Amino acid sequence: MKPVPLHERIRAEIESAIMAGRLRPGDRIPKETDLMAEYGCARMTVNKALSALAGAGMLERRKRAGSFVAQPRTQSMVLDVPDLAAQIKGRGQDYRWDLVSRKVVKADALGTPSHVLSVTGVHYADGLPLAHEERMINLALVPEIAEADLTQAPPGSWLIAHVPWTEAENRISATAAPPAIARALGIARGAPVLSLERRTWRGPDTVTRVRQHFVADRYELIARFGPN
Amino acid sequence: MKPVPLHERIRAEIESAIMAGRLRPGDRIPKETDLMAEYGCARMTVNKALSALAGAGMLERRKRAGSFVAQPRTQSMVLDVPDLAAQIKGRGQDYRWDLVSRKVVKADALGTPSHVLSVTGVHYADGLPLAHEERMINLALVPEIAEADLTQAPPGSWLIAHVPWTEAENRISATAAPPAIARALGIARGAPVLSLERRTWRGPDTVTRVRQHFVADRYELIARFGPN
DNA sequence: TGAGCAAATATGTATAGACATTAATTGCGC
DNA sequence: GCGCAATTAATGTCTATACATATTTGCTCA
Repeated sequence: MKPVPLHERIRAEIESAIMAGRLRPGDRIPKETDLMAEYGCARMTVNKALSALAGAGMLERRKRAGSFVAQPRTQSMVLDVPDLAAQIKGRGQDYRWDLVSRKVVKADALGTPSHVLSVTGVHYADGLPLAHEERMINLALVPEIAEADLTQAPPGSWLIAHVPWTEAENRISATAAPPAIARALGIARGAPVLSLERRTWRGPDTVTRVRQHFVADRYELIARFGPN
Repeated sequence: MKPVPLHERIRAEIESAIMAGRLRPGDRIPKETDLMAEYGCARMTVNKALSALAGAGMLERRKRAGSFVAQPRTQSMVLDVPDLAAQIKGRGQDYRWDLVSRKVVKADALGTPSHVLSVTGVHYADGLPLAHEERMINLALVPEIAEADLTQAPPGSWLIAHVPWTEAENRISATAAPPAIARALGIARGAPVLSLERRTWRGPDTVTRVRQHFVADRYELIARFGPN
């Protein structure tokens, strides 16, 4: 068997009481000294369990007042924006990346002259075009990518493994495929595509900006909330 | 001023080193006893900082081996799935809900006979159709909604305020508008729409399941990661 | 009545030490 | 050399205690 640490057991029992609705938002949970007596352990052990729950946003703790089940989670879901190559391979499909163009352009965004690597290509799953990608990469922040071989693997896979970022924004929309992209994906002009535009920053600087257009019926994004 | 706790300071310093790229994925960070000496504190204090980082997925810790900066596996973003009515009003636009149909149907999902409230309607922003919605609500779990007036406010707004859930899944895709929905939204048949299908559960039971179709160029979903 | 202050209380932070667990490393025997 | 067992170095858990800090409660006095 596996010995579950006590603090983990305490955490799990309270968490499941909240999940099952036995404890409702706003409810007060027993104070540390009570739980300490209930489980026959030291206060630090209970504290570790409750701190973890507070850190995960499930409890709100106020000195002198007690610990309460946290209020309305602003319906926020977790969207795993994956590395396409890894995701497709993970599904057991055959993945291929086709580099269409790669060039260095000079950009003068914000008055700071800098070089940008511009990459365009197509992602294939099981031989069928899945997504068209246009990406700009800030060479000032990521000079090493100039050396990377982008004919074999897409820049996203390289970036995810090599470059940290502090902030990211994704805009998800549906659009009618523009002619050039429709042609690259082998679909009708004006057919619906799922568009994902992502920008990532490190501090104040943009690291990369990518626009992906997915063939509508071959891809969906999934966002979840809850145990998993 | 506010005195920042020591464990928090340690956590922040390591976190920012990772964010700034001074520590890269796979790098080993000093062992607890070293940090303990560096900061002149007890090991539990260092441990608390490192445990928090591990809990947040920024470190991976292995006994006997040490603590390492985690490989960014999938980039998880936070998608705020909004209550449409609140979101549109929040943008200063005029919101209107048009109930198209409302009926109780008998469903025998999983062999458990139960009643389901089926609701269809259209969301308008500033007088223009924004989204078509079809929703099923489990009356066994949410009997009170049978009394609610769904001609004035959409069921989503009522549910968000009255019903807790433990788990939710959103599937986001682009589709060509089916004729009936195209007509309701006043767009061309086959025009692209952004489709959002959401199911929410309480424990093992489905609370509600909704399919929303957004007019492509009037709506986008935004998912973020980072300070904000 | 009400304003302000003091006490009580629950959580927050930190320590020093003990023992458990895990896995990399070393070294022994063959 | 090779395989396996013993060692050892790292994190994981837990205790008992101490003092800090925030906030509610209630008391006192104008």
